[in-house]
Amino acid sequence: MSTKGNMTRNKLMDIAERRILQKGFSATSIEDIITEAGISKGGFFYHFEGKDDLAYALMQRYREQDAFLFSGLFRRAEELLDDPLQQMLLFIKLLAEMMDQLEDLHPGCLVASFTYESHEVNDQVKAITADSVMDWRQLFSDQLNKVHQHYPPKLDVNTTDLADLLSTVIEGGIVVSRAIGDKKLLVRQLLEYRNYIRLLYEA
Amino acid sequence: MSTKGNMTRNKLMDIAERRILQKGFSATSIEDIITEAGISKGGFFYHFEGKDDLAYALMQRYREQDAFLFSGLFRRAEELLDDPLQQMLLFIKLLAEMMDQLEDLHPGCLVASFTYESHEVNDQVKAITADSVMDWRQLFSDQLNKVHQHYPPKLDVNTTDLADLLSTVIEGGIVVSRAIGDKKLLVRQLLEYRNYIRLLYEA
DNA sequence: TGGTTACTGTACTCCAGGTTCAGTTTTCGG
DNA sequence: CCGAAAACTGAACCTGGAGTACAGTAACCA
Repeated sequence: MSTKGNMTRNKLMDIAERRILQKGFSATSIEDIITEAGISKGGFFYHFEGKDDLAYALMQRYREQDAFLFSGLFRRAEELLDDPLQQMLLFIKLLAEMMDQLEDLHPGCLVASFTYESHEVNDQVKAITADSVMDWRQLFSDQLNKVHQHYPPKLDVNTTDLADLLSTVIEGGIVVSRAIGDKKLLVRQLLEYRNYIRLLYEA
Repeated sequence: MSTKGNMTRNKLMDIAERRILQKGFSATSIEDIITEAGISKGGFFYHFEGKDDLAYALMQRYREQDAFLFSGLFRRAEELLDDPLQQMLLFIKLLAEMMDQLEDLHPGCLVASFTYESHEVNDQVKAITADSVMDWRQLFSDQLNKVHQHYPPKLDVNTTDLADLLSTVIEGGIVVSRAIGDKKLLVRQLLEYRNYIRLLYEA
């Protein structure tokens, strides 16, 4: 796992991810990446077949990391609390706290990057990007369904839309936060989402 | 205003905007644009000093169009209703209806495009992008402030964050909607935002 | 110690993209 | 209908990036 080759591969992916989030996919050149990594072009093509292959690998890793992160936070919430609504509210709070600890602006989200440059990536990358969003929907709506079964919502809502709203707030919060250079905006938006859930389900 | 030169300029901008929203800024080449416009390269550089100049002109126009659109919807809401809360709710509904009438996926938002490729555009473009978001904040929070004065919110919120949440839901809704190819998602997310406002302020 | 893994370095092709400019056509006011 | 200003054309220039090919080398590890 942590052979020399894997370390270099990960390093290349780290650099690529950061640059893509900053500059976009097509503006990120292989030249850029290998210069920062201190590796030769041949070295790059030893690890990846090309830019498309790199994009796919990045999205795949991103998806796994996200799933790990979110399910970790849910598990933590379940450890601490029994009530599904309180778990959900805590989950959002934990997520907001994580975002709060970033000293810089949120680096961005690969899903958004590839979505806004969808004509530049192949169908496999598009597909896994969509899968990633569907993962979030599944994860969030699973918890919201538990809430839904225990508490009558104040308004007629469905849990899929509510789940998507969290993805929406995260993606939108990143964009707006970066656009006006306000580090804490994303956190505040997450807490607005939390308010909405409270108003919907709390007695 | 509608001299031949202006018509060509607008045509170039229309094509550029559509392509940038689809493929991103740096992936959109001048070659692309002029081919579709049926004009020569020299012709392009007669109208714009370069790509940066084009980006700035696009963002400027976008900002004006947005302001026109949003304030138009607010005026319509004011014509039809007197109560500020009901006006706000109607505004969101009108906005959602507009989005609903798009037969395709939402084309995207230039603010998001330039934000995710901020390293590719100059400081002027970054500045006007931020200004555009601040316009939305101003416009939305003006109305929300009126609501706030008439109705006690159920939870402690500030109108700036609430205003930003609408921008967030729009930007995020576009991303998520496009990522999974669901045309109606953005509309549904806007109605979730509307729900939140209702729960916050309605008796 | 020797084979596999992980590279380096160079050299090359091909093409796309941004930019410039001298010259040509079109438009339109007088 | 003339001439200047506006609106282009077309070709050339240069850079840079994706990808290829491959021979040689160093590091790792069984």
